[in-house]
Amino acid sequence: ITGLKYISFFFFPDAYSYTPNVSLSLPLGMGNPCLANQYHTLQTSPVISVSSCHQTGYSLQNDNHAASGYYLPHGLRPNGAPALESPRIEITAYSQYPEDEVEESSSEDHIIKRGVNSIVTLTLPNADGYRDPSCLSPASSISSRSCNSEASSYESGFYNYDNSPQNSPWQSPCVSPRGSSSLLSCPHAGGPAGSPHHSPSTSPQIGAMAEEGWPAQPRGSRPNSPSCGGVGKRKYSFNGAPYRQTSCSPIQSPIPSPHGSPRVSVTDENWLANTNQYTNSAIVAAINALTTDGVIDMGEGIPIKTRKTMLDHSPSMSLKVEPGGEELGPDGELCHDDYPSRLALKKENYCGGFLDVPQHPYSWSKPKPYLSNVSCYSSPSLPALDWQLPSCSGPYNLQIEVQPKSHHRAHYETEGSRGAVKALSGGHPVVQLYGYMESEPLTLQLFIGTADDRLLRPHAFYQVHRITGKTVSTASHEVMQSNTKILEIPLLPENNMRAIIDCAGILKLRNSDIELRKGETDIGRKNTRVRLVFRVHINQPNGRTVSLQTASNPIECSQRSAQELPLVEKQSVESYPATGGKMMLLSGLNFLPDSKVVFVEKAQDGHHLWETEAKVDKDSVKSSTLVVEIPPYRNQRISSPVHVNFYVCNGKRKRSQCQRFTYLPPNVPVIKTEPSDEYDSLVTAGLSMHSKPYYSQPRLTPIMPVADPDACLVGAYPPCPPRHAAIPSSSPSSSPTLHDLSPVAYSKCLPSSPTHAAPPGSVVPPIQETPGRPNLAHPASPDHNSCLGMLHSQGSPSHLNSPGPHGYHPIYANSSPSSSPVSHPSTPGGTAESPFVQAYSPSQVQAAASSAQAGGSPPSLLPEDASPPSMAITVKQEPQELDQMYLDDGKLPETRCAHIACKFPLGNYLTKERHFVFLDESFSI
DNA sequence: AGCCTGGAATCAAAC
DNA sequence: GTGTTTGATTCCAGG
Repeated sequence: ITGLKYISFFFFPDAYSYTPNVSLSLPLGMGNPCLANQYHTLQTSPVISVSSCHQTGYSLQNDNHAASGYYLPHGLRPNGAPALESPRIEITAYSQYPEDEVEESSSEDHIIKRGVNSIVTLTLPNADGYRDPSCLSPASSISSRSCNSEASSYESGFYNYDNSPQNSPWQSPCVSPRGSSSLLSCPHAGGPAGSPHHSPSTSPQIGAMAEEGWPAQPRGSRPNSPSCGGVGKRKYSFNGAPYRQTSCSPIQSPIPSPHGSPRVSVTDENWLANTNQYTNSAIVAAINALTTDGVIDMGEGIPIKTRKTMLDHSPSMSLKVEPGGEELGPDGELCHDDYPSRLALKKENYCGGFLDVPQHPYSWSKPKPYLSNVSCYSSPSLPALDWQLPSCSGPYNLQIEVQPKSHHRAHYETEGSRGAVKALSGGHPVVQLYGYMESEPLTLQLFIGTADDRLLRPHAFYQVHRITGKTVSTASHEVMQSNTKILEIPLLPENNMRAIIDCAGILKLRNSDIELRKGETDIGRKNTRVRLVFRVHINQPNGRTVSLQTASNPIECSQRSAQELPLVEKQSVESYPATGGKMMLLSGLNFLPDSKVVFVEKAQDGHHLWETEAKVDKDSVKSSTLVVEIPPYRNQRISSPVHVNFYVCNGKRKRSQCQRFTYLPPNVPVIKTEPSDEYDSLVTAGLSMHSKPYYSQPRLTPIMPVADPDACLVGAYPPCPPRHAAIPSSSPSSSPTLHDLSPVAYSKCLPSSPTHAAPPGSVVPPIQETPGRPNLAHPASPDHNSCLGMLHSQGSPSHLNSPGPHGYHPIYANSSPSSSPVSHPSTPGGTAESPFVQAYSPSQVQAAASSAQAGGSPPSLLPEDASPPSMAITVKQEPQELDQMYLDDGKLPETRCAHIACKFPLGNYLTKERHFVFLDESFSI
């Protein structure tokens, strides 16, 4: 979207979802604090205008009322606007850009035209896999930049939207509405982090792409890495159609130019500096959010990393049988014989679904013949892999019962398998779908996702690897979707819809191969953390499909990193009075006698406000534990909680990700014994606003003072408690962001994934923030793994998730004990994972919350909740009316926030949704 | 024989 | 511009 001055999105909700038409205009780039902060600034300051009639994200929501609101951006709640038939996006090119670079025009025509062009020129076959079979180089990754430049999926999406209404339901609504309150814009704008979205300005234009993009380059004959494509330009091909890179090398220059914004790996050091570069991504993200549907466009567009999933939608999706065939199998592969019959059916369904999708006139990938005969899947398409889906919806709740270990050495293609990902306990990760009472088996999909601060998306440098053998008890088979390999595992009713993931290994692709892909902007260096992403698609009687997704805690896949970097999995104290002095026990890995613990506080702009080295009890240092004395805060007279970070440092570049710590006003009692107490205390602390919100960012038009992010923290109980008796031991990590975060929807589904706190660019140390904090209450909890989640790459703090398209920004809040409301002793299963929290981070809000886990489910305060979970938490529960009352009264003074926080049960209040609602309401005043 | 691993040598990019 | 360090990849070897 290079050079966009205005981007107008018109969403037309599908018939099922009713959404009001909202419009909002927001300047992108520095001008928009939200965007700038969260997404890194754009060089230019384009304005995105979105008129949306929102809608919807992924289908599921359509079925239930609550759902309808699910994808709506906060603030954009349905106001009665009539639903439109189809989405329409309008993009206005920014005049300031050179014409040649401005692909988009203000009018739809242009867009369409462009789309057409890309389509025309980009005739791509389906992506075979992550790399060209004949050439190891990654088969295209679509990267963010591509969105702009090469007929990115985004663009395609726009285009398609206009043309394919039917797809709309899938799209994410998060677009910011034009004209509407600016407040909303932030969140929306922020979005997607999905991958690639960086530069709106990316350079390579579509036109260029058309011309150069798909040259018939001979495939590389071999998988040797980088060389395959020749100098500088590596080709990647989909189905054997390699194309060269356009003038802009995929690896963009780090310079934040509007023209291409490469994803630069971000390290602690450089994160801030690069912040601006990513702003574009915000735009892209926004677009991305809008283009969820993608069925068609994906197929048509150029393989963009962001749109890898595009193939998903495309009829061309191919199921791969295994072993290995990197190539898309011929038709026959679609349904394997060896796959369980039930599964086979499922497969067919999928196929059917694809078939059901009207072919886009321009689609470049044509349905394979064999597909034509299959029909079963009612859903028109499945959500792209980079879409953010909830972990629960209605009665369904997809949870990771047993989290994978925080380290798993991935294997290269040149090596043999390094086995399946294991659980901390020595077993294997376990995933279970709760609330599904049908007798028909389902298919659980697994792919390797990112663990950085941006939105969850398929990881370009890692692929799931199917493990077979006598030690593997779980059936599985591979399917290629776009460039992402997906492992499909049966979820059988007889197994209580529970699957033991002992068949999934992780394959590392050479960085050089991937980075040379056209459009790939991510860099592989130090981008070694991944998450296992699980999805399940449940067909509903009405023909709709509910898609759920949950992601594991981060997994460090680098041999070296795993051996050398200190990892803080748990901390015994989450918050303490500013006086400090208390000893805090850190548990984790790779601690050394000379390890240092550094507390740091950064301002919103990233500069250091305070940094001090804490005293480490060297005598007690062990490889897995470290005792440190909490240093006194620089200001002993703080009136509200102050969030800082600390990290363990084993050397210059060997530092752990940042852990959160909260200094409380001296007079604030520290409660930690009971969950409820902790909760209150935490909440209180969190709610109080501080002058310097950790993660918060200014809003465009703040009506109220920026609340402390913490104030907005949302607690996190699993939104959807397991219907089954079993309580997940692990924290659910669901994708951080949902397509649509309507309060309602959220209330129902709390994201469980660890998230991080701040948006990149935000005050929070760019460094890594620990996603999931260890919950002391649950020592065994795997949560800590989340710490690994941070990636340095991409300029964003590691594991921080970038704000969702809607501006939601998940935050890792886990477990800090103190803060922790998180810790829930009551949680059964010692592995409670993590509480994590998602907060709305539209820019200003910080979030910090911890989540709860739990075992129980929080009481559902929202009326919408069709199925209120039973509350097993020991948090004091207030009348639900209270919740509503506050939300409705439109007043949201900080004090009130604090009050509410104290009153409400963690599970309910400390949820992303809640938080969101608050903001929404308050800002609406 | 092949799969898993753990280690470590070798390369190459960053510093 | 060069030496050092760090991270990525490839090899080896043993279970």
